[in-house]
Amino acid sequence: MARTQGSHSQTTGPRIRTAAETLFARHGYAAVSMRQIAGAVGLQAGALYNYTPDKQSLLVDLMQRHMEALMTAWGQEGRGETAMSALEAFARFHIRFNLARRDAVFIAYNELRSLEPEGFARIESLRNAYEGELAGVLTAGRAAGLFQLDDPRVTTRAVIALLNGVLTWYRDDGQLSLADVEDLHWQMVRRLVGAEGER
Amino acid sequence: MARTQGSHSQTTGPRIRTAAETLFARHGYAAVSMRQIAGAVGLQAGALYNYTPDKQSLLVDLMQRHMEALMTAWGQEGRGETAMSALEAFARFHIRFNLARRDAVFIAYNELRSLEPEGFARIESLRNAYEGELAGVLTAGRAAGLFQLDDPRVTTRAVIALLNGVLTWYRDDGQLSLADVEDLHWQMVRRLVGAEGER
DNA sequence: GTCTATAAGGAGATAGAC
DNA sequence: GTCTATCTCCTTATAGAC
Repeated sequence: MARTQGSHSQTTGPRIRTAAETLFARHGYAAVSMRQIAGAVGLQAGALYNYTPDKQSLLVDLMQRHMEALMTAWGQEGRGETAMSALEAFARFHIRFNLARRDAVFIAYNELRSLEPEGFARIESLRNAYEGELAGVLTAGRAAGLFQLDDPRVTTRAVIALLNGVLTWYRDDGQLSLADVEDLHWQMVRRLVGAEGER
Repeated sequence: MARTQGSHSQTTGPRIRTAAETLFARHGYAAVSMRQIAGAVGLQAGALYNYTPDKQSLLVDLMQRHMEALMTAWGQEGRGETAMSALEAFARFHIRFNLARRDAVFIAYNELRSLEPEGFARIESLRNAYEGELAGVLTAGRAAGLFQLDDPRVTTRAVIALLNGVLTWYRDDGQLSLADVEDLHWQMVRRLVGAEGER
């Protein structure tokens, strides 16, 4: 256990990102100073610039990592065979994945306005790709006669808004378990898209 | 038309609020300076303090006015006689009212974290009162056998999240009219709460 | 890689002239 | 009511010692 001081470059980077994520989510990007982030990690502000060229890059980095992790995880999710099972998989996946990373999700939705144009474009295209996954499921389900929905694009956004609602109130120590919340929301999504009888 | 310069106290206050609302919604409370707000109104920063004791009070004032206007407007809305018509009234009212005041809504949802404890408590109780209106409709509808919903509190939040989703993407110059959006969302809400046959 | 020190500028808020 | 000027403090980011 030598070397408890000095270089920690393998762990300092992640620790900075974690601290920044927590602080940005709680207080907002603009309200958090580099000194605060450094303090949370036990550094002086200047040392942060060994890990990020500037504050804005730190934000973009957090958002991009989150969106890419989301896409990757969804890519590895078993989809089932019908649009119905794919929709259930999406609903449950979205709740589970996002509840486990609430700070990142919160930032991804609330700090888009803090991004400069290049970063904004990058993050938005990742989000559109993710929404496109759900849109594909809904369109296929409608074509197969499984869903009765009026407008696939509006419904896509409605489903995501509905599922994201969970993030604003769910508490790990509350009355409802994660499984309860998944079940309740899957039922609501199922009804919302007009998938009545089945399953 | 004398007096184009000098005292404008009857209009300056509202103009400051409007400018602050626009800027807070676009850039976030923490990212907007008093100088920016003053500039948008054509004042120097010091003059703002004739209208607000400090920046925080300006934010609280905006949020409180918005929530009170929301409650008042809903109070004047015709409710209909059944839980079904009350739910439809709520859905359409919520979309219409909030789309007309997107900046205020955006602030009300995203700047809660910027409030100091007293302001937070005041705004949150107003929000709870509003959510309670919808919860009452859902509970009554379930008791009357009109709705098949599993958990009234979860469903309340889900409906509000679903309706709020509109605010993130609707454009006045888009393909869908306000009436289209109201109709689509009312249909989705209707299905979501398990109100199948009727209407 | 991290520190201290510092540059250069912007923040919220106040005082006092007009 | 608004202005100018200013106080005090904090901001991002950099330079150079260790």
